[in-house]
Amino acid sequence: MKYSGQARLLVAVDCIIFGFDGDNFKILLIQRGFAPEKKKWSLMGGFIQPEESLEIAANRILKKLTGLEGVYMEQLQAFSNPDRDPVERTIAVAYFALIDIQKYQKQLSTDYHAEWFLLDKMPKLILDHNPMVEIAKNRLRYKAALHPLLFELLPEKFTIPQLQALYEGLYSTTFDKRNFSRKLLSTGLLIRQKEKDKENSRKGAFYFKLDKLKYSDNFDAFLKFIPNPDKFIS
Amino acid sequence: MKYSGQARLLVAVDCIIFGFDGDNFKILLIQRGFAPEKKKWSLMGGFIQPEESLEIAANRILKKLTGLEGVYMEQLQAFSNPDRDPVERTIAVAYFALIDIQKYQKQLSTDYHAEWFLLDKMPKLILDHNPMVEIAKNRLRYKAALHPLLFELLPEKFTIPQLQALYEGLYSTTFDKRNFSRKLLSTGLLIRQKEKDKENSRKGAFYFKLDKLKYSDNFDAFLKFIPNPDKFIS
DNA sequence: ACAAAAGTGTTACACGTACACCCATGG
DNA sequence: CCATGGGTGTACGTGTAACACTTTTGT
Repeated sequence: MKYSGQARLLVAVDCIIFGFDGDNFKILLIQRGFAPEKKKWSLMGGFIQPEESLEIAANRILKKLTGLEGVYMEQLQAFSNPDRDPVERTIAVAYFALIDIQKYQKQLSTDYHAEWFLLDKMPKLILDHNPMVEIAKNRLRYKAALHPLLFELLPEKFTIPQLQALYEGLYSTTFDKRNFSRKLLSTGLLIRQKEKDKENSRKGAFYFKLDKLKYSDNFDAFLKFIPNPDKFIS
Repeated sequence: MKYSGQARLLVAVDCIIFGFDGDNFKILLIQRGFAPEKKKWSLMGGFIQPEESLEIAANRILKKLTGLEGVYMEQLQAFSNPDRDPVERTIAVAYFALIDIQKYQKQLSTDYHAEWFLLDKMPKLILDHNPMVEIAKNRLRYKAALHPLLFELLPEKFTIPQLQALYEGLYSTTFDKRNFSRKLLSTGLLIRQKEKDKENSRKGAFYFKLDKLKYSDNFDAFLKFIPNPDKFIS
């Protein structure tokens, strides 16, 4: 049995892949190898298959591009302007993913001509992909102000100064390092390791690991993390 | 030109309609008049038409059921489990709307056998509509803790005790009325009127109106409104 | 010994919360 | 005159933000 007399549409999934390389916030884009808009920059996307959920399709697409599985991913929203794709009416559901760039497993610029771009130096993208990224950036700022989310972008061991650089990158601002580290340590989510990172300073900075158990417990108890979050969220 | 070799799917829009009648938080449901699941309670929904965006479809559906236009409405998320509709594979995009029940213009139980239910005394719904409502409730709690959103559920003129009842209904808790009114008035969003509501008490409670200009300016500057929001958000 | 980044402590202020009494009115 | 709900003020504790100096170590 089927529903009769109703239109059936293409449904695409587009992935907004955020990454952090230790210094900068970045986004992974591909260069389309086929018409229309060949050679133009784009989000990685694809059509949903008949037996897939959107989540599964998004993970399939992410894996195809990065080789990674088990990555933090969240549904952003559906984009449905009837004219958004000139070829054929398509509804796009956007997902955003957070990955540690060190873990990125494929070579850049091979299969899909993929490239990491600084978040604030992005090229023009096809279709409505630019507004998608803007909305995703905003959602990430919103959410990271309230939840301990950005750890997803860091390697297992990281230092407080790295973490601070990450937050400062996302919000394009600077934080007082004393207040920053006190607030973070007061969450009890970080476990100090014995080793130090000696790469980035002479004195060396202690590595920390995330207390995974407390992390999942406290995911929603992290509000008020960014001072004056309203300054940053639109 | 078309994309070839890709599956086309049905896309439905389902509306979660929240309302407040002055005392209680409610949700508007309909009783399906057709098979499958005839007579069972359901969200109001419909299929997207070829020339519509999802937003427009959601507004069309809302108007058909309530007679209302220009209502606060927000995309919740897409639901895409391949088995979610046994008749045919359908992706549903859920929207939630906030309306003042006094403004509801249609008669109950006519065209669609619609009925208002207390939010915590909802019947079992068809398909995956129950989890949709749960997710919507949660999103509303989250968002209302951070933004001055619940005014959408009130008439133009309202009293502080009404407003407090509304918040207490959503969070299933009670607030100290002194702290509540001080915090609200300190936002500067409320303009006190000269008249009082004499219906609900002998002394009468002053009516307030929303300062619409400041409201839109401050929509994102309302964080930290609920004490310990993390207690309420999951 | 010097440069460069890591790490730590104190103080002032704002905000949040708990709490108790008076006011206005209709019956 | 009294019961009912509306409205206000204060004191205390917590959390946030601003701020400067010492430590470590490689060169």
